[in-house]
Amino acid sequence: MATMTALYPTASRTVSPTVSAPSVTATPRRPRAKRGDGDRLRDEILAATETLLIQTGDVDAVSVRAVAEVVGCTAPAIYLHFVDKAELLLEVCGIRYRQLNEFVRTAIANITDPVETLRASVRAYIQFGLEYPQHYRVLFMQPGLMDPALWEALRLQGISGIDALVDRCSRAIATGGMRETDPYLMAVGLWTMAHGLVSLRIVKPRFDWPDMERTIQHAVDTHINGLLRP
Amino acid sequence: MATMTALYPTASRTVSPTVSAPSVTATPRRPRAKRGDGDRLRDEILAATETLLIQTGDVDAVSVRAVAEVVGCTAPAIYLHFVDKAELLLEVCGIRYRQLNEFVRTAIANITDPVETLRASVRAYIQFGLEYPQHYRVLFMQPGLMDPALWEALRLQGISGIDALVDRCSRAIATGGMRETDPYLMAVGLWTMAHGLVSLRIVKPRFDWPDMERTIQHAVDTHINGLLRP
DNA sequence: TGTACATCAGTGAACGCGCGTTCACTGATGTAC
DNA sequence: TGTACATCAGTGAACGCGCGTTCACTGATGTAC
Repeated sequence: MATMTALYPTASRTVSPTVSAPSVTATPRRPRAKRGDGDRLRDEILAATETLLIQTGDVDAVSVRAVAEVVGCTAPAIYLHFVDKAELLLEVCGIRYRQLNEFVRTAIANITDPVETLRASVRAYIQFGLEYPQHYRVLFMQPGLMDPALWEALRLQGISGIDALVDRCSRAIATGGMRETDPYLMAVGLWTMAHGLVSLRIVKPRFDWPDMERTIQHAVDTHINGLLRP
Repeated sequence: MATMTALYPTASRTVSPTVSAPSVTATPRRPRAKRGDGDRLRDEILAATETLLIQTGDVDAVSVRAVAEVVGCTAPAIYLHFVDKAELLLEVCGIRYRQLNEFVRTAIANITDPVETLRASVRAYIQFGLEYPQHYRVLFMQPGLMDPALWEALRLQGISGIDALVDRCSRAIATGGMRETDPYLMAVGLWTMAHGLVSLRIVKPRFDWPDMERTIQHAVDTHINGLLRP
């Protein structure tokens, strides 16, 4: 696997010195939490996992040991706060998923026109994906994670992005200006289009991309144009 | 990692009995190749890697040892034919990449109308991706592999898909019926759209997808409609 | 026609590594008497 | 106000595992004399 990673130097598997161990001789230990502050380490673990995810850009590179090193505790200490590694990663990504939905909601808050709402929400989705590529990757570019347990849990919390998008599509259809009349099919189409741009950009950074703002605009506008009645 | 895999049972890490070891007691050994037949094992290794890639659906699950077991030889024997694991995987995926381009070429062979050529080529790309999801994943959904060495090598061989697509876009623009006049931007838009559908379908199989033929048609037609002058 | 010998196509055992996780423990902290 | 004690928040060492890769070897196969 070392060879595979070396093939294409996206990220180092070792933790950067600035984060892990400023001292050369020994890893600095964080002070033990006070009696009631048991949850403080939990938060620090979540933050460290987040940091590692961003730094390495690869879930597989985030090991329990690496997280522990960043936090400044030992690996077993993590198991005092999470039943296993999967729960830890799920928690980290769930946080970011909620943030994605919130980001889109905020972006369209002041828009009234249904078609423009659609356009803005897709643009916001793409923007968020490109801003947090590592989280986007965990959420939407890897099998397993977020599927299907957490996904369902988030849907029940009423913050599922696709449900909200279907809703927005329905409103756009109601204006009478759209070719397609099935809001679900329309939502899936918009989602896959946005996902294609984000994910391909993330996975092929060395591809000769045109200016990104122009690329996003062309992709989104072309799709929206195609949805509108001629 | 075992826990992570168990979270979402896409594929078993162990080789299915029908392929690996029909006998209960011992792994059957393939007969040693004759003097001049040294390359026979090479082909068998490539085929076995392909098989494992499809069975497990995960490059990381394809270990040198697993390949050896399927072939019926020992792990070190693989190093007689490939310098390392990366070269082996690169070879396997390169074969499939050439096949993808060939598949698209064949699909549009008898079409004369430039816009319909565009439509058909994108549809063929999506179709291929959904038919060989594991290879598509290796080629376009994982960082590192195919980047940038092999990609460049294939481009030089004149079989790069994006180059051909840009060419087809130019022809479509030449008809005078398109809104966009930059063939490269247009090609990237079409590619990302197709990629979005294929990759999201692969990575989220449990999502409540509409009928796939209908989904493909809607996505492709919407995009093409959006490209055409109103 | 027989035999010594180079070579080809592998094998078997082992290397060091990092992984997730478990288990027995420790030492500071707060609390009850 | 002092002290025994339960508990909380961890530690340190070790487990078994699978990985990519290396190295010394072996035994069948073809060839030269």
